Amino acid sequence: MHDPRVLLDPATDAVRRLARRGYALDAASLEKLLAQRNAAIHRGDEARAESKRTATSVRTASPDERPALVERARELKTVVADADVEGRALDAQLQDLLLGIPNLPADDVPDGSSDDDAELIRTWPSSSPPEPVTVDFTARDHVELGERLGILDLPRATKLSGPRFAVLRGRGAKLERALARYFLDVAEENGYTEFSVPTLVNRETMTGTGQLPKFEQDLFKTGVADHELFLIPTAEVPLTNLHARETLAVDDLPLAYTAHTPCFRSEAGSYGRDTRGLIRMHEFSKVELVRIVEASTSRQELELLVTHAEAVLRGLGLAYRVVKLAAGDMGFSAQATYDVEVWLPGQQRYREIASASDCSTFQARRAGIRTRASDGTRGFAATLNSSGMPIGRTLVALLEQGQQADGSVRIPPALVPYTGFEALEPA
RNA sequence: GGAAGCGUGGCAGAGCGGCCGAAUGCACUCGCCUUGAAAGCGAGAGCCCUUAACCGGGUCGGGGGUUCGAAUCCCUCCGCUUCCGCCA
Repeated sequence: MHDPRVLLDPATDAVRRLARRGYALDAASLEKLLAQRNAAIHRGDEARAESKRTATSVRTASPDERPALVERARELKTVVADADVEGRALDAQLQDLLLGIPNLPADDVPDGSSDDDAELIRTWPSSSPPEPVTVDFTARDHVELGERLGILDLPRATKLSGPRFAVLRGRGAKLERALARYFLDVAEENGYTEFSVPTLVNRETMTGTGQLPKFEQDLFKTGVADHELFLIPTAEVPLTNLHARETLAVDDLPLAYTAHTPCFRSEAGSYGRDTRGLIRMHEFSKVELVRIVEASTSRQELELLVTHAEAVLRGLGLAYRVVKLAAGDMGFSAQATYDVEVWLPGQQRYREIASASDCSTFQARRAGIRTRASDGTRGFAATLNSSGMPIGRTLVALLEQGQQADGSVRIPPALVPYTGFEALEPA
């Protein structure tokens, strides 16, 4: 959420910057609303001040003066009440407006609104398409591989829950567990503290990281009686909100947190896209990385964060590239985002596997994650998050990049200590 | 789910409906003292809103009510504790 005064400051250039991501800011109505709200608050405060003075004087007033004072106090009560009601209503309007405004794209973020507009940052290994994984036979995709290997059962998942769910079997299930453990271990080596967190969270928590109020249709929601809870779409939500409404000492920053959780996404509006395989699921498992940092360091922290995401792919020997997303293609809360895209031989193209975002102080303002410097200066933290990898999409890459002509799949050496096997063989 | 109790500043812990933003202790900051430190003495200090700033307002779990006036009385919600039931 934005500070309305900063947003309206001409130096911020908010209208132009928001237009870059396709959001039309009505600065005039915002300014008017803000002024009206402040006027109402001021009016209430003035009346309240007089009311307090009057009430105090009642006690010491002479019996003659007292009735007039009590009468005046009664009048003021309604003035205060009216101003409060108006101020609260206007403030609610202001909050609604502000909660719906996305973060300002950083100036170095490229123009555009699609993934075609992203800026290529680097490719690993440096050749592209990646030489080492360009197979000299017709590459199978992960669905065919997974079924032939007996580790993936999509029809039965559909029977249980519907489309966009997966069942992993045998070494497939074991591979999922191995990947999660490997990711968590790498995260720990990079300084992240592991958490186990709830995957059902309340409305306030979802609002803190920006999923609500605007994107409720993307979330699964539970409701028992009037007890409303949302299933997290990513562990970014609980991890970032751990420090909601807290003040953190700047000396304790940066905080680096990780968690392995299931993630739930309604995928509303993606009908017909990625219907095959494990790419786009209603439920998937992911290790997430979150950093809570001093605000002025957020961009350099993003550079660090994306290398942490890359680290696991390099460790697994999976070819990928990093792109900087265009202004109009970023998530609601981000001011800058790097996507990590892994090479999928089965599709002969790079597909998003991880997304590392710098949310500046945008989420921290919503969630109330404040900082205090040693000299007492107060401010808001910056929050960043990255996948540190999703298990399913990594499995896809592992199968497709690791496949051999005979349909078997090599397990990367780094993962063997976790799996206990070096290859997947057709059943 | 049933019963009882409790929610006050960073922590602990007082608080007759008005003199309470709130005693006291610890912790904290700045002085004095000291070669230095500790102790001692003195002063100060929370957070939020509004404001260019000053002023002003709010804040004793949240919300509502009674009253000229609420930390203090009433209602309600939330959270915590203990006991019972149920349960991974």
